[in-house]
Amino acid sequence: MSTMHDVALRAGVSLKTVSRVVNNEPSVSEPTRQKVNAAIAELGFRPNSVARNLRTGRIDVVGLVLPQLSQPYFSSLAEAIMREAERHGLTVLIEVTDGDAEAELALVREHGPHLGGLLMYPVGLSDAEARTVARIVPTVFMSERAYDAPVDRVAMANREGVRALVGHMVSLGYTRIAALGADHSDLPERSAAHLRLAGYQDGLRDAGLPCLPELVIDTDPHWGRQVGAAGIRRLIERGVPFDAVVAFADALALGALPAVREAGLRVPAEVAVAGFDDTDEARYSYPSLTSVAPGTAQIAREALALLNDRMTDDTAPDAGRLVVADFELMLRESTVGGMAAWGGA
Amino acid sequence: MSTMHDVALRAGVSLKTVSRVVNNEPSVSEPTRQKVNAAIAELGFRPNSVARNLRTGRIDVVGLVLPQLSQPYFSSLAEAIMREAERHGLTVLIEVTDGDAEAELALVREHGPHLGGLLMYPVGLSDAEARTVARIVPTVFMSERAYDAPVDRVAMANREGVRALVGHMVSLGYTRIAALGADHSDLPERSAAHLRLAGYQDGLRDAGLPCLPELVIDTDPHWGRQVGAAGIRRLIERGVPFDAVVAFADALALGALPAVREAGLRVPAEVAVAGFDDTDEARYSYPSLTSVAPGTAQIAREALALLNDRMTDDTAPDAGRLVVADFELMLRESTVGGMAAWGGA
DNA sequence: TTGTAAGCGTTATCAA
DNA sequence: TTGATAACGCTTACAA
Repeated sequence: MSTMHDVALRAGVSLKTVSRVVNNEPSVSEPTRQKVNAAIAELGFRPNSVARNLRTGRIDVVGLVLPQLSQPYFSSLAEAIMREAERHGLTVLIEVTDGDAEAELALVREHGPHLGGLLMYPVGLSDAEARTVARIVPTVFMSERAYDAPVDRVAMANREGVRALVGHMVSLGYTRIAALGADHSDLPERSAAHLRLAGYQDGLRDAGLPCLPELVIDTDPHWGRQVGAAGIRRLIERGVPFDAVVAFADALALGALPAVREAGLRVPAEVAVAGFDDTDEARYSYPSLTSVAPGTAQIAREALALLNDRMTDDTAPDAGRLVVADFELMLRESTVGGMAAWGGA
Repeated sequence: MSTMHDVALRAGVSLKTVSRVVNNEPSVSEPTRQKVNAAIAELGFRPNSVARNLRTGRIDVVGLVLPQLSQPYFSSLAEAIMREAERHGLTVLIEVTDGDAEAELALVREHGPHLGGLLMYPVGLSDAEARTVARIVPTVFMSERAYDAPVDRVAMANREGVRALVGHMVSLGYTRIAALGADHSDLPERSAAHLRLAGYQDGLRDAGLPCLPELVIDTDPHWGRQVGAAGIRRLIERGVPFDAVVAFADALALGALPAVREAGLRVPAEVAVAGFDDTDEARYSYPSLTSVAPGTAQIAREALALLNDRMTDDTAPDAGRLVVADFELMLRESTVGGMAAWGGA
C-alpha cells in the first residue's frame, strides 16, 4: 500500500498538502490539487483509516448490537442501518448477543471504548446498565421499552399500528376480534406487548366495541409460530367465538393460520388474521398475511441521525430523545381475501 | 480512556513493561506483573486496538462480503462466521453488495487493503477479478462456482446432497421425480444449478430409473417462490405425470407446495416435495419441508480455518484449496408425512 | 528482567 | 497557499 508520503514525493509537495487535498480542505490552489489528485490516482492511494482514527481520536466505526441476526426483522434492520451508515461515511460493526443480558454489557465494555458510536437493540439491560452503556460510548437504543437513562431511543409505532389494524378489521365487518400475544406482567422488557395491547384496546374503543377478556390471549414471551398456534387452539377449545385475530407478531399470526384451518375455519372468509412486523414470511405465506410494517428504513434513518448528532455535536441535549417511526398497514389476503397467494386467474 | 502510559506511571514501571504484561510476554517477574495488572484493573485500561494495528500492520478485522443479509441463508451464515471468528480472535466487518458485480470489486478495492482477510460470497466476479481480489487481500470464497484463480474456496455438497435426496424419495416408493430449478446454460455463475442437476441424475442412475427430460424443469435463475410455483404449474399444464418434486432451493419448493395443492394433489400422499438449504421457512412451512442442510456451521469453520491459515502462515500453498462441507438430510412432513406441522394428536 | 528510542500513517499546530 | 514538526497509543529493535 502506498502512503501519503509516497503521494507527496510523487506530486512534489509536502505531506500536509496531500492531507489537505485528501480531506478537501479549502486552502489549496487548483494546480496543486490537480497534481496531487493525479499522483493519488496513479499510485492507487487510499488513506489508511487506522492511522487516521488514531490521530483524530474519532472513529468512523459504529457498533450495531443485536440479539440475533438470523431473524428476518433483525437482518433487514441491519441491512437498512448499513445502507444509512454509508451515507454518513460510517462503517458498521455488527455484534450478536444471543439475547444474553450479560453479553450485552460485556460487549459494550469490551468494544465500546474503541467505537465511534453504538446502535443497540437491548434485551436484558437494566436502567442502571443502560446508563453505564451511554457513559461509555454515544448510544442510540432501538427498543420498545423506555429506559430511565439519558439515552436516545427510536421505537416503532406499536400502539398506533395495532390500533389502525383493529380499525381495518372493524371496517371489514369483523367484530369479535381476538388479541394474540398479550402480557399482563409489569415487566418493562414486555413493553412491546403492553403497547400493542393498549393499541388493541384503543382500536376497539374507537369502534365502540367492548374489550372482552376472553378474547385477549396471553402467550409465552417468545413470540414463535408454535406459541401462536397454541394460543388459538386454547381459544377454540374454550369455545370462545371469534371472527378475527390480531396477532402482536407475524410469527404468532403464521402459527395462528394453520390452527384456524385445523378448526375447519376459512381465512379470511370466516376468520381474518393479521400480524405485526411485515416480515418476508408474511408477504409470502399462504394466504399472504396482512401486517403492520414498522418503518424499518425510517428507524435506521432516525437512529443514525440521532447517533451522528451525538457523535459530532457536543451540544446534543443531555436528556434522551425519543423518535417513533411511522407505520404502514400492509393489506393482504389474510384480511381482504382475493386470489390465492400464487394464484393465476 | 486510560493509556499504557497512565498504567506505567501508576505501576511505577516503564511503558514497555506494561506492553509486556498486556501481551503476555514471558520475561516479566511475577511481582512486577502483579503490580501492572493491579494498575490495569484500577484504571480499567483496555489496549487501543487502533494504535496496535497501526503499529503491527496486522489487522484483526476480516471482511465478510455478502450479496444480501436479509435472506435466511446469508444471515445464518453470517452468524456462524461471526461466532467462529470470535474463536480466532477476529472481528467481522460485514459488507453487502446487493448482488452487484461492480460493487463487489469496488468494495474490495476500497476496504480490502485495510483488512486482515476477506471472506466473500461472490456473485458476479469473473476469473480475472477473482485473481485481483486475491492479490489485494488474503481471501476465501464461499461459492458453488469454481474460479480459475489461486483462491481457497468452501462449497456445499451440491451434487451429493441432491443425489441423497433423490435416493430418499426412491426409498419411499416415488418414481416419477421432477427436478425443479435446472439450468442448461454454460454460465459459470449457474454452477449450483448444474451441480444439483448432476446430483439429480446421479440419484436416478443409482436407482436404475431413467432421466426423463420432461421431468426436468428449467427455471429463472432467481430461485424464488413464484418461480417455483410457475415451474410446477407448467408441468401440470403439460399433463406430465409426476409423484415427487426435488427443488434445487427451499424457496422453489415453498412455491411448489401451493402449486401442487392448487391441482388438487395432496403432499406427500400424492406428491412428495423437498428443497435445498434447510432454511427456517422450510422447518416451519405447512407441511414442513424435507430439505438438504448444507452444513453452514462447518462452512463457517472451514472458511475461517483456511483464512486464518493464509493470514498467519506464509507457507500456505499457492494453489487454491477446495473444501466441500458435509450435508445432512432433514426429513420432514413433505416427504415422510406424519402429523400436520403444528398438529397435536 | 527492565528501559530507551524510534516509528507505524495520519492530522494538527504553527510558522513561513 | 504551503511546509516542517509534533503527536495519537502502541510494538519492536536494541541497550542497560
